[in-house]
Amino acid sequence: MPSISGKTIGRLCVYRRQLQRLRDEGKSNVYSHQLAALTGGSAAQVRRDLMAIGYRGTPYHGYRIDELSGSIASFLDDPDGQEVALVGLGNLGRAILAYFDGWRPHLTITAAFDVDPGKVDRVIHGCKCYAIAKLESITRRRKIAVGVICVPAREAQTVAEKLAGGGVKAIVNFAPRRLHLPDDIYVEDIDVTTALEKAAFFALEHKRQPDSKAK
Amino acid sequence: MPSISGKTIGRLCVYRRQLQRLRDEGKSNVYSHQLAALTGGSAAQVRRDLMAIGYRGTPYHGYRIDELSGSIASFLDDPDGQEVALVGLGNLGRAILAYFDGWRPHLTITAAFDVDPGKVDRVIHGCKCYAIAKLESITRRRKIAVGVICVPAREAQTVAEKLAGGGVKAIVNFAPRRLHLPDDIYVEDIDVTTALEKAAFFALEHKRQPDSKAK
DNA sequence: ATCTGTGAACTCGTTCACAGCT
DNA sequence: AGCTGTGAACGAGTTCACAGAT
Repeated sequence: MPSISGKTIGRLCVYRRQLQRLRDEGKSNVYSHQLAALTGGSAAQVRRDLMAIGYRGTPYHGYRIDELSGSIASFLDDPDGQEVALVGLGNLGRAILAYFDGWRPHLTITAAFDVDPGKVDRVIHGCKCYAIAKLESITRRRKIAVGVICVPAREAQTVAEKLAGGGVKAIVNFAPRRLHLPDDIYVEDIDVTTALEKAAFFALEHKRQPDSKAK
Repeated sequence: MPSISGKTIGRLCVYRRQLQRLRDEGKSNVYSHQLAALTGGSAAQVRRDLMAIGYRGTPYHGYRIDELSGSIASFLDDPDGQEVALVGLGNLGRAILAYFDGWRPHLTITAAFDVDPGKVDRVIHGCKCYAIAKLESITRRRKIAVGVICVPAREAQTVAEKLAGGGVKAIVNFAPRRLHLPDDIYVEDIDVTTALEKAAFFALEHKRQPDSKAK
């Protein structure tokens, strides 16, 4: 296990989701090229990624879906389960909460935080909401290691520091700001605005030169 | 302009946002290393990216913020403005709608679509909602080239095909499914689930080996 | 015949390092 | 002195292509 790349981790998550789907369809084994088609990669890529976690398929029969799922799970998941803290219950924060409500048991948003006194102490989409002042103490006491930031850009840095102060080790950041944190803390940025602007740019390219078959 | 990479496009969007912020603070020029610190890249990277769009700074004084903003804008934006169609008005779709309501004039979500008759023909977060049956005809008539997919995974492929059928050239896809489309259509995936699982994995790594200063 | 595992080649993106400008 | 512009070196990640397995 010579330190696997973040890109591979991301793809493993995607593979796993597709595997569960295949299993629901009653399939029991799968070839690398099938998994590739399902996830938008190449067959060689899939094989390399699976090699990285040490799971070996069998020639001619490919990979056993249940075994592979299990291998990925034991590689990615904490057997004790993991709790997640979400900060910022605006439209986006509540949508995320609803999205993950009743999610897999091993990864659950179990604490939400907001400044709005109208939200504090209520239960929203199955998740108890606390005052932001309690962020550090609660994450620390419950050993929460994963945080999600859904606050406005202005407050993102402050919140990030509080999360770090509470012992959180990885953050999903929806705010359009680069977070400045100790570099042993992992940050995954989700920048919706940039995604939309990028898409708009490529649509515009199309209009500018109506030829071209390139992607 | 030998076809600029998608990564550079993404960073240009980020630079622009930071430039606007600097301008609001009354600054008039900026150095590559400052922009780098603000956006989490390296100074050399910033210079390369700006080189790509042909804007040239001046040694010792760096880049003029207003000029550079203008250069990026004329590179990225359609002077006629661009309309965006959003499909799927669940929690996430509505949150996105709210998020972009009153956004920059040149890039606006002007049509939303859902199957739910209770939402059709209403105005939600400043955006008129139509039945999905009208998706193709409306996008085609209004020459909408950018779409956002916020429907459940099961329906994502069908919706994507309808968007493509209506002449949409670029799609932001929030559904956890790989879309299968003609490859002249640009797809930007935003996979919230994978992002959270990735973060959880890196938090877990931390717990597994409490040493290590690597990012 | 058709798959996997993997060294080797390659591609793309990033960083280095330095010439040139002010 | 302190910046930008850029050829050149570098590196991570991806694909090629084929040996080995069934």
